[in-house]
Amino acid sequence: MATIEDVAKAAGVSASTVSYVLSGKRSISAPTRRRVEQAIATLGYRPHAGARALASSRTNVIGLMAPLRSGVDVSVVMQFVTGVVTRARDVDHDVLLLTQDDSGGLERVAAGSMVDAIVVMDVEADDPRLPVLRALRQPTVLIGLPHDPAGLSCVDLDFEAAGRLGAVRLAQEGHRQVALVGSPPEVMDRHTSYADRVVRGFRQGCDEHGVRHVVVPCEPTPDGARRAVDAVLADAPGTTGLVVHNERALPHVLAHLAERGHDVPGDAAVVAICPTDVALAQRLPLTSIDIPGELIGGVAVDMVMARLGGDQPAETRLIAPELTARASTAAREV
Amino acid sequence: MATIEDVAKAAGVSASTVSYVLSGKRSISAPTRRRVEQAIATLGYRPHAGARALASSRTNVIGLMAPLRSGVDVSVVMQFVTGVVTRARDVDHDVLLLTQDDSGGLERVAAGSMVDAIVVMDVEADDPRLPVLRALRQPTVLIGLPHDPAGLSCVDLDFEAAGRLGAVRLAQEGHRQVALVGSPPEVMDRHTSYADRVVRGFRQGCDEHGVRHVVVPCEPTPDGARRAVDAVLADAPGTTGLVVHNERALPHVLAHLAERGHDVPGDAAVVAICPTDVALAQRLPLTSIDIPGELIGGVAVDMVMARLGGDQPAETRLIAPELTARASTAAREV
DNA sequence: ATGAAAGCGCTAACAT
DNA sequence: ATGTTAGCGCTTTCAT
Repeated sequence: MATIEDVAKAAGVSASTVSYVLSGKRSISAPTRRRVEQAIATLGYRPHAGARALASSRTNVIGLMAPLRSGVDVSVVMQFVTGVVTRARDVDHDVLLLTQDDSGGLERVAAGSMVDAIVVMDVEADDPRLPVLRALRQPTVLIGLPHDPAGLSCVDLDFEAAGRLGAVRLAQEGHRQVALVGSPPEVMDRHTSYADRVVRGFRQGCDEHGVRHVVVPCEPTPDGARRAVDAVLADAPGTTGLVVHNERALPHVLAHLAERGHDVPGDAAVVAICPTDVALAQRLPLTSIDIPGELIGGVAVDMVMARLGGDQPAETRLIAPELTARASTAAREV
Repeated sequence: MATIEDVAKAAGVSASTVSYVLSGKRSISAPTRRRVEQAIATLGYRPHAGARALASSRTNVIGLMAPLRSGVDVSVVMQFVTGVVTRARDVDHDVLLLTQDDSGGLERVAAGSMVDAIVVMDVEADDPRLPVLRALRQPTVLIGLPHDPAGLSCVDLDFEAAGRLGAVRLAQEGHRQVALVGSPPEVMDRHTSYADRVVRGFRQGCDEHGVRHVVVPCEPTPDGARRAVDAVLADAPGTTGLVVHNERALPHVLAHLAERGHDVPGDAAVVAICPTDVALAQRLPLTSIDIPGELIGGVAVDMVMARLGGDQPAETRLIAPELTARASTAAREV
């Protein structure tokens, strides 16, 4: 492998000049720059990442903790991951992937100076990783919103507003009894940030509009969906509207409604909180509130880079939800 | 951050002794080892990854190029990724995530010495990355099987055998006219390694058993599945058995069969080639040939690590497919 | 506008 | 069994 010294020699300059050509941190005369670039090209020179990190304390790598816990939909996770990786490349960074949800991994990559910054997904209300993250010298962004985000930057869809929006929409369309078919029980039990927030927003929206409601968690399986739908119909027989926040259960919920003879949207309106492509891949195109994973992943990178640059304070950004009406809802005749 | 020098001082030894305690590359007396470990613990010392990489030419990072592109089922991809990351951690490595459309990514991380080894997923028959990979000094393992794997190690499910196995099973159960509902058209068109091989094996299996057959690609949408099923039933009305190799289309294929009044397995038997959890998450548990993604990902890491150690030659490993009979097939009455 | 030189923190000969 | 020392390949003062 060619080193910076080889390049310098070939271009008839010093190593530091090559370094400055590469970094742009000082002005270089046009002819010099040209010779250096020429030399770099012909030698196929690439700076050694480790040497660079050692000398500059910058790795140009972002750590991404994407735990693949049970109950979370991997395809949704991947949209966030894609957003992070894509935006990271835009700002000349690579991504180191951590999938274990232990704080050991965080400390290893952070204290070992493997990464410049860290993005953490799948945050819980009282996430045990928070104290660890607060202690790191690398800036951190959470995708999600814990109880106490003090000192940490956060970004996410405003899931509370999304839950409320779903409820309010159903209320406005004339439904008086609705249900939230939510995340799998284990996700709820962990108090995964987004699950908690959707429930809270949904309840508030219903209460504000005097709409009766029930909330049921839902296993992402055919049987789980059957049980959830049956539970709703048993506990609250007058239910005519559903907010479903569970990508994998969605097809089964729809299938079971059909099986029980409930027409959508005639007998039961459905508002899905899910990525748009999921809403469009169902048996009928669903009215939905998009989860813009790629966007959010990209914003997470922007935020973390901003904090890397200056000494910006931590900040929380919640993306406003947007509802797109499709074939699974319709104004109710009175 | 504490350095190795700090630790050495605290333990009353030289830096190299600390290094050797950490690496185990020479024997250390029990008392010395204890003092060093004590110092490491109290100082919270972590070796600087860059410094280590610079001095040792080892990063303890594996590069993983994973597809985040259209047509591939991300949940299947994630199983492979999980296998890679999990096994990598077992052998004390981290994973740097590269995406397919990051064309220069391989050269960047390889020439920049960011990774010790590379695992590449979603390989095409004539993958344009092959020449690049052959030129790298880091060992590489492909998950998939290109036309000409010369010089590169490969590991994958034996998809050709899987395609054949599906066909043969249907033949043995008495079907005389069968169909393969395959990968999405764009995956076929790219000649993605696994798609090609399934088709080839399926055809061979049918031919060997004198079974008539058709092959249709299938968009992973409700409409796509409808079109695929309709095409099969139009072109080959006597079709009674289906091999489906398309995770996302699977539920829609089953739904459309039901809609057209075809009972499974009575009127149409279905053998799915997909991860077992996908086969079990359908409306009825499917007879399936498992795609053991985690296993294969782990094996990929083992292979690449083996090549890192010694100077093993490149090798190709194909995992034999196994069919598990469930509710979607049944011996045919004659 | 460019060069010289001092590290960055570690590993691995080479000593003893 | 342990210490000494020469780099690994960069970045970045400090000079000029």
